[in-house]
Amino acid sequence: MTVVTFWSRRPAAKVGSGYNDPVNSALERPSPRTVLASSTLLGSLAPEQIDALLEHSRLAQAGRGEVIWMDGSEASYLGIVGTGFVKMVRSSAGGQELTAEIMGPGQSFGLLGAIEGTGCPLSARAVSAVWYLRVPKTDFLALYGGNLPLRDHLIRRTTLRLRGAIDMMSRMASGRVEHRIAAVLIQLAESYGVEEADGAMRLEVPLSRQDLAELAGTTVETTIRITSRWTKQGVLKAQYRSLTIQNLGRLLEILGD
Amino acid sequence: MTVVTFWSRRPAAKVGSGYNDPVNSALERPSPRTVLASSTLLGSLAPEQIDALLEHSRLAQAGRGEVIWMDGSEASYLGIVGTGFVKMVRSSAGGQELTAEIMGPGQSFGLLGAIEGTGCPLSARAVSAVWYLRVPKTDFLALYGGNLPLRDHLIRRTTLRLRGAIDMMSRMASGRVEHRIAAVLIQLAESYGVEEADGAMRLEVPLSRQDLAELAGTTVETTIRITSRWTKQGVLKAQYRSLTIQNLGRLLEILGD
DNA sequence: TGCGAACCATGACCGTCGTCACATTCTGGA
DNA sequence: TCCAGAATGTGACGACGGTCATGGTTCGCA
Repeated sequence: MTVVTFWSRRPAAKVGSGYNDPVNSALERPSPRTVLASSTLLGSLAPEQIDALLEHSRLAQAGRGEVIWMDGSEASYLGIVGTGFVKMVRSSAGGQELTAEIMGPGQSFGLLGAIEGTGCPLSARAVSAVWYLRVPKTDFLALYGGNLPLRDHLIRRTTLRLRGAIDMMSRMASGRVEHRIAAVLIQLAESYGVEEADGAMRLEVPLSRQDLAELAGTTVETTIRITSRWTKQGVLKAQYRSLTIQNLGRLLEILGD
Repeated sequence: MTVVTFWSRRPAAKVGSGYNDPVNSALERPSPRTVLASSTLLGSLAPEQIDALLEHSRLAQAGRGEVIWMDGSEASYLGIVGTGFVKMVRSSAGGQELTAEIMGPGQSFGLLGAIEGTGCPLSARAVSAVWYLRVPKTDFLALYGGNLPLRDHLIRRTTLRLRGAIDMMSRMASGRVEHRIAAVLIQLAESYGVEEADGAMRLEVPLSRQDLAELAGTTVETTIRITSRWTKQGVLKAQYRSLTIQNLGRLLEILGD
């Protein structure tokens, strides 16, 4: 699971529709079938069901920072990430943004909105350049109606998300920003950490300090202060839009106080 | 729904096992059948299913502050509130407590733990003197397995809870304690507000300032300061373990900033 | 290679709110 | 009726962290 939950205090970053031209993106376009097969939710369907879904599904792309859909709006499809990363954002009154989850390859987004008729409660925004598959709601619902295992999978998934949200909140319970950032980093490491040669954990999500701040519910400045301090202490290697955890144990200590 | 979500900063209040003798409680003991019939989750089952559930279900009571079960522990039953109120609490490292939900008459608690094998992620604690029905997990699961409408109901309920949790978090997004308390009060009013003769909204949950603080994720002192100020301004009538909202519009204004 | 924009970094200032300390009011039970 | 303990209230103080201001660094693109 990838429930990395919290809020932010800053006005929304400007929408990047095209400011990082996706056409020239270095990422290769995956095939729709590959994306669907890699999906944790739909990857294990029967071949004929996959074919049925693929018929109306279309691959799409988004550049870094680009909005895939706004919250409240009635998206007619759900998305499955092929390559890159998408963040699910809740913008509240006052222009603040709350990043609720970060979805990586193989993960699907927009499910809540798809199952109920209602619009998705979260906006989707690309963290990096993204290729994703648009699966029409109607096709998905047709499949979902008569598919008990899929239903059960979904119940489990939703309860896990709820549990994760509660869990994260409790870890965020301390008002200390330092704790919250530590909690976010640990969560990210669990989901997207890749072991380096020297034993460090690199996060394969290209997060800026601003992104991290939105996840931890604080400001860029404070986030920078803390990550810089940790870098000096050898806990973290904070580079340009990139984070590597060098001392996970220390982060856990900080959490426990 | 009753998702009133947040955290606290204070060590757990002392466990009140019996300090408010439940035997002498003014509340009358309801009949198990009444409780089950009033349940939003199970109230609409077929008569024979109700009978089956009642066979092994037992009524239980808890005094104000008493712990019904600890989180993590393997509860063998789920609870349905008959009279009184129960809060679902997550205690995190450092002795802080996070009140995630407040459940009133007709609402069930411990579902997440019942459906998956795992223990419930939240502790249950009585806010006031409570009568509740203990429905054995095994009986519930037997019913649940072959009951599609129940399953669907549960999916909807869980997605609603998730949605509510996200919603609450975004309303809490502002760091201002004042906003958080306003958000909590509004949420409580939606669920448990009763219209008074003079148009004010009395919360039928007997919450102390400490309880309110745990819901808003702050300290008693700050909570008292704010509620006192609001009382002077005529927004709120804050009495002993009792809250009445006199100017809901003003609270909404505070939320919107 | 150079330019502009985003990103990272650091310092100063100050409001909010947590902490401690103590006074006052309310309540339930003996 | 009285009393202990809980609940409410208020003040002082200081730290955490948000805000503003300013400058250095990295990246993408021409």
